[in-house]
Amino acid sequence: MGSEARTNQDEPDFAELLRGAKLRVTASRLGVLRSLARLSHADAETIASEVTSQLGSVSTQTVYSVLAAFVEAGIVRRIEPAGHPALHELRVGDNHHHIVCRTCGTTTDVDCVVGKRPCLTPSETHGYLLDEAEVTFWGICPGCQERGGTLQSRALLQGA
Amino acid sequence: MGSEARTNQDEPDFAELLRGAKLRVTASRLGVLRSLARLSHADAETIASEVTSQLGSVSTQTVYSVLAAFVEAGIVRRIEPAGHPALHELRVGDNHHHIVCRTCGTTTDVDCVVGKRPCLTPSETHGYLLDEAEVTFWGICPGCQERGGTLQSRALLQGA
DNA sequence: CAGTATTTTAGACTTGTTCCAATCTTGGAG
DNA sequence: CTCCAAGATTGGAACAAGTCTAAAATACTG
Ligand SMILES: [Mn+2]
Ligand SMILES: [Mn+2]
Ligand SMILES: [Zn+2]
Ligand SMILES: [Zn+2]
Repeated sequence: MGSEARTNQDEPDFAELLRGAKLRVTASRLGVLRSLARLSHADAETIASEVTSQLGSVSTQTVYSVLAAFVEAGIVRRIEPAGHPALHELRVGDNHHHIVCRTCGTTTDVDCVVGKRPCLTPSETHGYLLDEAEVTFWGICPGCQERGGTLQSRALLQGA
Repeated sequence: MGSEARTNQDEPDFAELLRGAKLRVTASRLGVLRSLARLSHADAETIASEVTSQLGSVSTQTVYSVLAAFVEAGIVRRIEPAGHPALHELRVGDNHHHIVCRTCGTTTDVDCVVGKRPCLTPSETHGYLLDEAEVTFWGICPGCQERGGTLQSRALLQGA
């Protein structure tokens, strides 16, 4: 033991993931990957502050460019639920779907029964060459249901 | 004939539609409705310029507030395909879906076999109370397929 | 047809994101 | 190791889409 290269048990080998994707290994990139492993469905700003708390600092622009590189390389998935900033996650390649809370925006994964895209085909493609069927379920999350039964909270809902 | 109230054959009675939705009848609102009848899936700016060409002028802000009122009243549907400004359409209440072109953004309706929301339910709701399953199909439209077969166009695709 | 509630408007502002050119870092060649 | 070119990071400006404001204009009610 002692002086051998320490492979941190806690986390998958992100450096290797990067190399595999032909991306240079940098502190910012490892930081973003570590953040994504903790936070599921995170927006750029949240990631930036998480990385900052790990490394001392990152610029927002770096986070944006790192995320763009990751999405391009296929190691991160980006979703853009209507009315929310883009969210990012490490879970790629399984074509899963999402449930988004109308009240608080919390986003939860739902497995896709099919598992590979496009998991659904419309009756009529209108000549399009389809590669993906993106499904977003909208509703109220358990937490918001509790707070949400009363008229009081309906007012709150409207106000916010 | 002659002096009786002229009900324009060409277009449905938008004034009536507005009154039915308890909304005041104004020139801007009629203009937006007329525009939406022509343009399917239009963004605020496109609508603004269409209304301007009809009435001489409208402010962008008016278009935004008119659209917000319409969506709130349920006479207009808004969709927000990832990476595009919000689109608006008159076709409401049938829970239809959309195909969006990855290259040019053209958006086409697809009928929903079920017709009322939520037309789909995930295997596991995670406690959410669901009211809608939004389905967006992504692919390449016929036009872009033509332009798109060659390497030349793959470069173009990457550039734009 | 007057009065009030609602709508329209210009303009400032916010949020999320991209572009830029200068500076720093990484991984590979020597 | 050490050096260097390709690639990554940065602050700052710029951008796109949309929201907020408070004042002026207009639509419906009585
Ligand atoms: Mn997910
Ligand atoms: Mn439609
Ligand atoms: Zn919620
Ligand atoms: Zn197209």
